[in-house]
Amino acid sequence: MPMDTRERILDVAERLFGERGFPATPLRDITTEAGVNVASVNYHFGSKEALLAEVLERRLKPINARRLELLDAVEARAGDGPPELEAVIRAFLSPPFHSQRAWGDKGRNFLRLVGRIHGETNEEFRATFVKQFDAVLERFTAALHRARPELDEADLSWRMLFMVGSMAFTMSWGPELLARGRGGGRDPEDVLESLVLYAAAGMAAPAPLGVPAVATAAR
Amino acid sequence: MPMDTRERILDVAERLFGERGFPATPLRDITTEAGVNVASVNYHFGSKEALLAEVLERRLKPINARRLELLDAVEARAGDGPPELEAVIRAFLSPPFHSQRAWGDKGRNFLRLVGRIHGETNEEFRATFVKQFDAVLERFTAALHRARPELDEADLSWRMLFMVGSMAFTMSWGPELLARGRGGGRDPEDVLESLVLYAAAGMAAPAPLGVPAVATAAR
DNA sequence: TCTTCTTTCATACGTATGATTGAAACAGTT
DNA sequence: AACTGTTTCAATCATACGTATGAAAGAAGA
Repeated sequence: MPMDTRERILDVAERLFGERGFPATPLRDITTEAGVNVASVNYHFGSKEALLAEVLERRLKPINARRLELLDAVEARAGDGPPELEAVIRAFLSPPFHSQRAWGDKGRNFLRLVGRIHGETNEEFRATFVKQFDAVLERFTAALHRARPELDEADLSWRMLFMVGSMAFTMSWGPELLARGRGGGRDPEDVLESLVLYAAAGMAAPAPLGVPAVATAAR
Repeated sequence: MPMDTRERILDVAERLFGERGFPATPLRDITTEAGVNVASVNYHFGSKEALLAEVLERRLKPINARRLELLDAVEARAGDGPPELEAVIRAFLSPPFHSQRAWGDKGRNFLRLVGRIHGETNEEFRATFVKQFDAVLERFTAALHRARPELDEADLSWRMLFMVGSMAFTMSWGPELLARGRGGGRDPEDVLESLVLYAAAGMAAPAPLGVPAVATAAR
């Protein structure tokens, strides 16, 4: 089966990067498994890093687009009033879980990769990665701010961080949890549901006492 | 300043592993910066991987010990009744935040390293790493089970994963959030408090509907 | 068929890596 | 001082890596 070389490289790279991590995956392993020549990576992508960027972008772009789309719908539904907290959170969390039959053999590896990518690679690369994300975060932060006006910016930022952390961790360790027999027979849909409930409850938690906005600036 | 060679290697390794990641950090960079010979790593630790293991263990052991200690206290206080949810969570989350002036220059790098570790090492190594953690998770899962008996094992496992994810993410990205001006003037203590509240609320969320224990086994 | 552009390939390059070695320096004991 | 075990060192090894090269094969059009 010849198939498109580019695509095959991307698929294998996605899987191997997800399984072993980016720096720990030699190009040669990718090309061998894809049945193509070593040189083809540099021919088609330019460098190993550029390959990673492409792997990420291929999946991330539609995911983030979908997020914004869902958020649009939620906000439209809310009209002038505050959007529903749980709906906002679901708009953020569900696309990666649904993308590409998320926990199927393919998407699952991508999720692991995304879960990992947050900690990996050098500073500059992360910057590129975060950038795609930044616009999305901005919009969701604003939406959450309307949903929970009593929380200040800083608090919201932290809670977003908590939420993204749960998500990323679930993506990378979820499969392992399932494999170990823990985690019951949950499928992705169930897990997503749990995560949404958990995050929504967390977001709805009362603002921490004694830390009103700028109170700590004195320190 | 001569100082102990072992210790110096450990300190530098902790920082560089945290900054650049494990596979991306050459032994030579560590030894150069520590002002020791390349061979000393293999002499004192045996291998690069063994060095990483030592770096982790050095900090993780006291942290986990402290966790169990705090949990003991919480359970003792509860007597025969269920332990207080928030206290259990605090027992789990606070030690890493307090260890080694966590956000000081030293501890911060270790925390970043922990955040990364799951993406950068091979399967077998992670197993060793997770093992240290397993006993702790076991005990805390049990405690949470008593605190929230209406949640089944699987649900608790997932929520623990969510919580650990928030924690790990906060550790590795928190500093960046602060550096970027987001996140207000919070200090570690405030962040810990936010996280505890968030996690406690998440844990206290109602069990997901339509997913009662074994219900999904039919799939 | 000839020409041109794209893609694939085997192979090589230069370098960086983790590990090893054997000798030297050191420290403690007798 | 002489002996002994430990620690450090410069130098070396074999290998693995990302990337480059230049030739071959393929595809498309005239």
